Amino acid sequence: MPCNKLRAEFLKNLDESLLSPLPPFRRLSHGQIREILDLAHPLLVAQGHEVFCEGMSAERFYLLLDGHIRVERINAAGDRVVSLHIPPGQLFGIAAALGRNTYPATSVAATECMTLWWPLSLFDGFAARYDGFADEVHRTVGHRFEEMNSRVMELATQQVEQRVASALLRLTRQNGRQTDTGIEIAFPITRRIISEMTGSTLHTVSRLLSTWERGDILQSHRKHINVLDPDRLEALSRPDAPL
Amino acid sequence: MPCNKLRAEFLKNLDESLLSPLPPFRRLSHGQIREILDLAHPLLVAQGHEVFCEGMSAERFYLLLDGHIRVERINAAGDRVVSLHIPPGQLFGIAAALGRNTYPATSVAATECMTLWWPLSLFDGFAARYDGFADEVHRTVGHRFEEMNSRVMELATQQVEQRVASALLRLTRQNGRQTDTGIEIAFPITRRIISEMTGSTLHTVSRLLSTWERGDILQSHRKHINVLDPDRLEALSRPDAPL
DNA sequence: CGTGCCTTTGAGAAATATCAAAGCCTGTGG
DNA sequence: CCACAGGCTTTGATATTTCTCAAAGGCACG
Repeated sequence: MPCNKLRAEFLKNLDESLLSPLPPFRRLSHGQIREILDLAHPLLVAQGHEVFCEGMSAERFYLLLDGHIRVERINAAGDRVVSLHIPPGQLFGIAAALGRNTYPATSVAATECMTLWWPLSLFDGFAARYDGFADEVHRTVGHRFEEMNSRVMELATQQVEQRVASALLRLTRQNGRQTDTGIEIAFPITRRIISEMTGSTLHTVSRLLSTWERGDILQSHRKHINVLDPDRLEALSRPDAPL
Repeated sequence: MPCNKLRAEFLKNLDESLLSPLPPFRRLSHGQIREILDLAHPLLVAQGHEVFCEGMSAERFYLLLDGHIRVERINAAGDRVVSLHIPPGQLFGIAAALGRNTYPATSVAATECMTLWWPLSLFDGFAARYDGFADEVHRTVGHRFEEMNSRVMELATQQVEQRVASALLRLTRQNGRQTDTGIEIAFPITRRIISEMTGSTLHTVSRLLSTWERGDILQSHRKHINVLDPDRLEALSRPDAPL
C-alpha cells in the first residue's frame, strides 16, 4: 500500500523531496518547501469519500500526493456528470484562482487519496512569494479549461463511440499505468462512470467495450480496463472514422 | 509615423470615463486610467472579421469597448463550435491568465467591434500594479470556466430543445437589449450559429424556433430574435420539462 | 449465502440527423 | 432600377443513432 508508506513518511515529518519534484514547487529551495510543509495539513480520504462538495465555501486548497480524484457535478434532474480525473502531484480545489469563493464541483476519492491542504488565506501569499507557484496554478487552470473545451467539442460534434474512445485514451494518458500487455487505467472505473464522462448510458458503453474486447483493443474486467491497442482506439476516436 | 499620430489623437479623445466604470478598472484613479489608455492600441474590427485565430501566438490582450465578439473553434472534421459570446466591457484574449502562449480559440466580430489592445508584455505589470485588475481577470476566467461547465452538463444530460432554450436565455441575459415587446439578442444570429452553440443542426433549430414563434414565446426574422416570454423559455430549458 | 452493485444483451421506441426541395431576403453589379 | 446569386429559412420524408425498458447472470462484501 503506497498510502501506508506515505503515512510513515508523515510520522518522520514529511520529507521535502516529496514536494520538490512537483511543478508548483519545482523552483523552490528546500528551505521554502519546509516552510510550506510546516503550514500544510495532511488529509487521508477513503475511496468513495468526498473531499469537498459543489457550492461549499472554498476555505482550503489541496495538493494530491497519492491516489486519484474524480471531479463531478449533479444537475437539477439528478444526473451526474464527471468533469475530470486528477492524477497525483496536482493541485485541486483552486477555486481562488477562478475568483470564486465556493467550489464549482464536487471532488470524490476514486481511490484512497493522500492529500495536503492549506487554508485559502495562504493562497495569495504563496502566489506572491513562491516563484513558479502562480504560474503553475495558471497552467493548471489552463489545462482544465482546455480539457473542458475539448469535451464541449466532442459532445457537440462526435458520436458516442468516438467520445468513449477519446475518454478512454485520455484516461490512459493522464491516469494510466503501464502493464506488460498495455496501459491500465489506474483506478477502478465502471461503465456507469464512463457514461457519465461521455454523456451516454452504461448500456451503450457496455456494448462498445464488449465489441472492443472482442477486437482485442482492450481487456476489461470488473472495474478494470487495460488498453492493449491505443492506436486502434485513437483511430476510433477520430471525427471522421466510423469504422 | 502618421499612424502613431492618429493613435495618439484617438487615445487623447478617449475619455477616462470610458474605462472607469468597467470592472477591471473600477478601482483605479483617473491618473492610472490615463496611463493605461496611453499604452493602449485602438482597433476597429469589421463585422465577420477575425480578431485573432486559434493557435496564434498570444501577443496581445484585448478589451471590447463596443460590439459583440463570438468565440469559436473548429475540429478536425471541419465542424465549427461556438463557445461564447462576449459583451462590451469585457476583457478577452487573456490566454496569459491560463498560462498559455497561444490563443485557445478564434475570435470573430459578431458586429462591428471597437477594441483596445495591449502587448502581452504589459499583462503581468497590470496585474501587479493596478488594484482589482488581477482579481477581475480571475473572475472573468472563472465565469467562462463556469459557462463551459454548464455547456458540458447541458450537452451531456439534456435534449436539444432544452439546450437551445438555455442558449437563447443566456444570449438574452448576457447579450440582450430590452425592446418594448421583449428582449432582443443584440447582434445578428442565424439558425446555423445557434446550432453550433448547442451541438445540433440548423434544421432542428429552425423547427424549434418556428414552434416557439407560433406559441408567441419569441419573434424571429432574418438573423433577429426577440424573446417575448423568457419565463416560458426558462420552463422549456429545465431538465425535467419535456413539454 | 444473500444483497446490492456491476455487467451483458436483446427488442423496441424515441429523438434527432440527414436528405431533399423550395421560397425568401438582401446586397451587388450590370 | 432590375435581375441575380448566395446565404438564410422552412418543411417534409426518411434514416440512424442511441436511449429506454426488460431481464438475467456474476462478483464481492458483509
